[in-house]
Amino acid sequence: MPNDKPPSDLHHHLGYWLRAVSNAVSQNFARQVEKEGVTVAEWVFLRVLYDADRIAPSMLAERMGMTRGAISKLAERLGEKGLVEHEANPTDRRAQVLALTRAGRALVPALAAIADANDAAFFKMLAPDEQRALRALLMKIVSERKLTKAPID
Amino acid sequence: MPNDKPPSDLHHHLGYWLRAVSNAVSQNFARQVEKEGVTVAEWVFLRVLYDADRIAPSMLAERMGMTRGAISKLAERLGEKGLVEHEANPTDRRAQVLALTRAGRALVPALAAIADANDAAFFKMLAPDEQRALRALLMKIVSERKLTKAPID
DNA sequence: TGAAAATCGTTTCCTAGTCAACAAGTAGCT
DNA sequence: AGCTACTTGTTGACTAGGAAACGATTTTCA
Repeated sequence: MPNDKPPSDLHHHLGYWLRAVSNAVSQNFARQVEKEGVTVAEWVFLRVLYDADRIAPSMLAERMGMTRGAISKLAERLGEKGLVEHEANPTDRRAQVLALTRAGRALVPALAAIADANDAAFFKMLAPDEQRALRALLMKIVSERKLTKAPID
Repeated sequence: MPNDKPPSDLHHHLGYWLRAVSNAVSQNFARQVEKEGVTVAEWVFLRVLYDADRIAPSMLAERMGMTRGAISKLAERLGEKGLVEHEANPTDRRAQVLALTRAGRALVPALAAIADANDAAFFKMLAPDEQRALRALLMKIVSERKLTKAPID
């Protein structure tokens, strides 16, 4: 016989398209929040902290799906920007407690508005029922795979 | 009035779930191809080159949605692994031509098989019609947004 | 033809993350 | 109590990629 069948094409994979769209939306969002002087990771950090009020870095790492090392550096950057502050944990002298500063807390709603606008603009070519369908499919994967990166209510 | 409405939740955004799932599938795939000694970007590089046969780095950069600088470094890494080779372009002495070595060409089908298996395994909780629906939604976004990262036939 | 502009690939510097080693501290066992 | 295990956050080494500057070319066009 002449040859094996050709290797499957890149864009036959769902993961390929997922990555393409995901990268595009993240890049888009990154450009938007950059105007407020924060990165996407920093936005997630601030938003989680906004709800948590006071939280240990290790817990935050788990919720964000990042390593403790990364959280440590993120927290330092946000500290320099005056958005986040460390406190010592009185009952466990290894531990730290992170909390938003007043400025950090004030910034979150503005960033949330940007996130809302970005999401709406990016997916506006999908009809409402298509958006619901996409969300349902993604969440089905998330729950099945137990991707418990962030609080899922 | 007491207070503004609370900022919208992270997971109210489609982009958030997209990123979560996309990261998970890419990480999964990265672990798989790591066994063959290549990264995800290297796989895409090799796969595009497999079809293109001979291609300029700048063209590859455009197709992969990466900068020329990144392609330059990728090509060097793959060269050291003996999978890719440079040639000078005889008609334009600035330009280069990239091509797979025999070993590089031989590796692609194995990587494609891994990609197939990974994709199938990752999305197996979705019924065939759900997979088609997801693909259709993603491609609708891609075509509407003109995300022409890779050849879309 | 010859000067200016554009293009090509590379390189340098920077950012953001992982991983693994680490010191400091706590918890568990006996 | 005291020794061992683990945990906590930080750090250093490393990786991958983007942005911009670069030298070497080629193209454009007056």
